[in-house]
Amino acid sequence: MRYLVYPVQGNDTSVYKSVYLPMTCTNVITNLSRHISLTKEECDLISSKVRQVELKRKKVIIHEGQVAKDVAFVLSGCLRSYSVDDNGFEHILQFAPAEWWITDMYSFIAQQPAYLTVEAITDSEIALLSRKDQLDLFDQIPKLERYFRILTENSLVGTRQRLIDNLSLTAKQRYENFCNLYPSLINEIPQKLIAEYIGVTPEFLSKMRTQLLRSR
Amino acid sequence: MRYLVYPVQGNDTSVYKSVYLPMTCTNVITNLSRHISLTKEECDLISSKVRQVELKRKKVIIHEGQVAKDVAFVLSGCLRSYSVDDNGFEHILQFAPAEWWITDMYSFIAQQPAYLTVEAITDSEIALLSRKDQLDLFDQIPKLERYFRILTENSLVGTRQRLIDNLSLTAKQRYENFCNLYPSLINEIPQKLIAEYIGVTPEFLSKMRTQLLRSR
DNA sequence: CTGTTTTCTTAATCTATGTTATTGGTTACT
DNA sequence: AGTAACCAATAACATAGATTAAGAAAACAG
Repeated sequence: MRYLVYPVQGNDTSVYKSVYLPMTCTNVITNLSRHISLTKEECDLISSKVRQVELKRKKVIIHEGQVAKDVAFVLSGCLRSYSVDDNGFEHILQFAPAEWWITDMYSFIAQQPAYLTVEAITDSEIALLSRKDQLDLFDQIPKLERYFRILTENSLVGTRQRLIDNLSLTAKQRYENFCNLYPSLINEIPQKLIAEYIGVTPEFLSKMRTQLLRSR
Repeated sequence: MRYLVYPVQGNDTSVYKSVYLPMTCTNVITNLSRHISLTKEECDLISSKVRQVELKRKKVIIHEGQVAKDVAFVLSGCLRSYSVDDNGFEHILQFAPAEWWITDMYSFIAQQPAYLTVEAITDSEIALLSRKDQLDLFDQIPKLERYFRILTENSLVGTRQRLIDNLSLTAKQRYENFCNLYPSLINEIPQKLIAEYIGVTPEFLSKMRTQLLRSR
């Protein structure tokens, strides 16, 4: 399975929760505990640094051109990161359903202006951790650094793999990749956004889908 | 200038040196000194860890599937990193003319099996630094860590920008981008490789080039 | 609940890029 | 030097995917 490049993001175990259902929020600690063992004190310390926030649909948390102060963990709902090209077209780099992390990784790490915008696709609840608090936590809980280091490495590999895929795969294959990586999103977000992610027009995605349906 | 994303790699100052000319090798220390100030002792320490190697054309230094032990600094000649897709087509991720660094960044950092192959395009001279020696140097010369951290961040941004470019630009624009990023390579490496980099067939690149020539 | 906006589908047409094949020119091998 | 292997150019033809347009369905806001 070439596409499970985000092991610590729990995309294999999580089930997308529609915003129309009552939300049962996983919190950051529960997710972290699945990957590293934490004492009660460490959990409390992390909790004290994390700010829980409710986000309305279309609300932006990372703005292009500004430094990304925070990395966000999605408790419920779904966010996306994208860049806008010179013709005004948006290109989606990543989706983040429940239990995924999202930010402009470069901006967050280097504390340089972001190239990306990060925005809620649906009403969502997220947990925010600032770069400063993150670095403080690394000092006090060294094993956390490993967790985030792997997260960053996966982000690097994921981006690189998508570049290679865009150079070598057809639109249909890229759509299948999307379905494997984000199974929970297929029927939950506008197709328009899926088209933006795989790099085709919404019209062409619609055509592909009817072809895929008929061939079954 | 959106494309100068490798500031510490000196691509703006370096001139590609043909392998047919006598080689005047810049060494690693000279390059590092341009970005951070080093004492005599620190220079000697770094020199003691760096192994200078001559590479014949087509010689591979990082093998897909094996852990990338080293990061390479190109003294003369040119290398490339690429991945091979399921149909046997090669896709070039990066070129490294003189004064650029190259490796499978993910494999090198995470010490996991590489997805990429790194190979000499022309007879080259390179300087190799192992991951272990690099980490030792970080302990003894902390400012080196900053230098390599920025290198890694630029690799992240560069890959991401290429992904966005492949989603939003035409082949002609991507060729122009290549020319800006690697001006020294345009007439020095086979066009076939340039085509692989920008993601078109060699035939189509040839067609584009005659169009560009006629339009001037 | 209703009018407005957004999204999805379908179809006709168009275009950028791929494919295949041929030719001639370089470079490498012995 | 001679042959093999590779590389660039060109052209005719093929196709994946874009564009445009229009109507239907869904989602949203007041």
